[in-house]
Amino acid sequence: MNSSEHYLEGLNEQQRLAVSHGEGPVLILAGAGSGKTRAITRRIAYLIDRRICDPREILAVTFTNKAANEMKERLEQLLPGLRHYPLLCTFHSFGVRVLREYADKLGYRRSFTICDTDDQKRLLKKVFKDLGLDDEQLPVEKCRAVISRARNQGWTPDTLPKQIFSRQAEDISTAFREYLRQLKESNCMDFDDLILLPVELFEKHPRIRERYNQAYRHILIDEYQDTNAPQYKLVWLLTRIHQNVCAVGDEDQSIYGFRGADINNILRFESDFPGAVTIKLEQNYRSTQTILKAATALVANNLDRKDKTMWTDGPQGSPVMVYVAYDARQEAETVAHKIGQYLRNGESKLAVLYRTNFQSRQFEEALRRLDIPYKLVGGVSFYHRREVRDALSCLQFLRDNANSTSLARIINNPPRGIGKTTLEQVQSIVEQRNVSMWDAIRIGLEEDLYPSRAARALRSFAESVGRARKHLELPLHIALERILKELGYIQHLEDEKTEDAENRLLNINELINVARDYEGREDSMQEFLDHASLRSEADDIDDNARVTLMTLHNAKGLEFPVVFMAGCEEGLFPHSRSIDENTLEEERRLCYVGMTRAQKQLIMTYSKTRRFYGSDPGRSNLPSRFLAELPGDLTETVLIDSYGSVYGSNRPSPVSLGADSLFNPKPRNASSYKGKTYNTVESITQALENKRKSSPGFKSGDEVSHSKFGRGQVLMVEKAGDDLKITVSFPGKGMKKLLQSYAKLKKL
DNA sequence: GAAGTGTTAAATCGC
DNA sequence: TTAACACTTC
Repeated sequence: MNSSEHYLEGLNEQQRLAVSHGEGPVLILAGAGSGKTRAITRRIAYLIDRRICDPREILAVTFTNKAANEMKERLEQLLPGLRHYPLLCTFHSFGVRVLREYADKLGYRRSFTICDTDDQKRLLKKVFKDLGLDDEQLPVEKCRAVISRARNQGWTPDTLPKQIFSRQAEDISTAFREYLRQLKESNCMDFDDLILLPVELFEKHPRIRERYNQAYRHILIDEYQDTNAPQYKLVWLLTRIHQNVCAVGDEDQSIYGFRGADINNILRFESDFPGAVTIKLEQNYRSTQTILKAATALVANNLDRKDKTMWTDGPQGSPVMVYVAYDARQEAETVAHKIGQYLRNGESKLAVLYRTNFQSRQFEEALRRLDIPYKLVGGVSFYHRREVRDALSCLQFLRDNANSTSLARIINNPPRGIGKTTLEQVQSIVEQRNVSMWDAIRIGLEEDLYPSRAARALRSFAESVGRARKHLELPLHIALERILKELGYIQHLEDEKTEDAENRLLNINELINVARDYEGREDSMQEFLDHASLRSEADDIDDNARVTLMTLHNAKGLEFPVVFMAGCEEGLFPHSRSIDENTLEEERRLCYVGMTRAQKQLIMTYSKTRRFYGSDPGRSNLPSRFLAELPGDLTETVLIDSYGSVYGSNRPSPVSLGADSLFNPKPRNASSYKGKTYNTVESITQALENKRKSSPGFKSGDEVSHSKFGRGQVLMVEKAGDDLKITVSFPGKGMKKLLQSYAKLKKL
């Protein structure tokens, strides 16, 4: 092969060491912007080019499939004409790969379906129903999170109650057990299974483990700081006959603790893999000195970290800007306006980063008003849309009839006369005979167990399924289209003739287009479905977009000349739940990650008030403590001019340093009444008058009785548009807001 | 059983 | 604010 070793070109001494280290465990502690992904890619090139191993003996685990694809492209450039490639994928994809081969050893069929979080919730909801659990006392989402966390800790339904101290421990444990049972029964695996089951497989079947040990003689793991306990265990099992493991990570960038990532995996690498060589990459090639210093000063407030000093010999750069806006809308307007300026000045790439997805809307609207094209990452993604999931469920059910979850989703969608009563009858056969839902339908039809009308509907559906199944042999995209036609899904959408239905049809077409790309693969449908399930939001990142909107988490590993970090407010960032849960250090690392995405200019914004759920009065908040942790000489604070001055103008972004607007959350001349803001005394009088007029029947303090919730007490009566909103507290049921509910509400 | 209407809950981050 | 669900009516 070529001996020019150009994969060593342009590297500094430390990087060169990391790339050309031979066999044995290596830990590369690589700070932000130090070129760690570049180092790992070049190391792979080195291993191949020096014939230290065959390309096919290398397993490189990346954080997203997109990162894996990019790594493959880089390898193609570094080693042109390479005949074989390493296995480059995520932990989850690797798990699927193993399980598609060996699932039968664990009592699954190899055609198993991957359940995402939505599917999990749906299944858990059903479990609650079956067990008679009340989701008012135990929210399904909370239960799901607890179960997932428990599994990653290695707890079982039996040991769980001993581990957590909660009144609901028993209920959670029961739901946990039933959830696992039903999941496996429908031959489904959730995301946790994709890691836990390979671990179980390797532990129960040493021969299989050995096979993998021999097959992958070099293992490289990027973003090691974000691996969790089962993933660590998987790595451990994969390295039992050799210790050729190269972990690359940065403990300051560990931001996935909430899904079990354990920062200790990286902190104790050296003791886990004796003889490990540690190489630090401390030179930053990305950001200006100012940005790097500010970010470093921030993260230095964390106690739980290794000592690592990042430095750069890049330019000084301009100060970190801090914009203070009056409300979220103004914050977004200002950011959009600034983005417009940067674009006009020829800036190539900008990003707006925020803590939570719901913040994106304001920025979308503001950018649209200025006709600035942008790319949104995450949110309600294509693969989570209802019609796309319906279509995928059709495929999943047709290829595996035992998949009752998918069947339940499509059986009466489009409506085909199989309603609640009929489904209850099916369900009772499921329980009596202990068979799958599909079998229950067939058995019931054969033995004439259904009333004639239900039987007719079920038979027609079953026949339709039989015909649809024949299409499975066709090329994937044709199969998909014919199946959806056969099951009446497309016809149903066409009949609706609404704009919404048209959009859904377009999405179906788009899905068919995606399917076309999978044509000709060995098991194209399987790969297509796996792709849909394992796709990550970060995969949607479009490198060509000039303006990108995304969460801080999705920004991991990326860089932009100009970065806006929005919503730097106490309660939002750091998030209130993080403050409660004592995971403040992780929030600070997230802030560090966000700041170090910026190459030339970093702008952090903060809004003094913010609304939640639309109509609630804007809550005023304090600036994020992270802003206070930035060295004052590196930042410059800008207060946005009085409300309204930015709108519709092409003037440069307003800059005015009037302190009064900082701590006065209301526009001038405004007064407030019951948390609502009114601009004049007259409007308050009017509001009070309206209230008096419109609440003839009820006033606060009244004892009332509601047809559904029983006895209660009126807390507040207010006008909502033309209606009345009555807030009543019901003992044991909490507070209810009732709109137009007089008929159900009686004065006592 | 389906279509239409009313009510409520919701939103941290994500494979 | 919106989307899911629950309930009502035909």
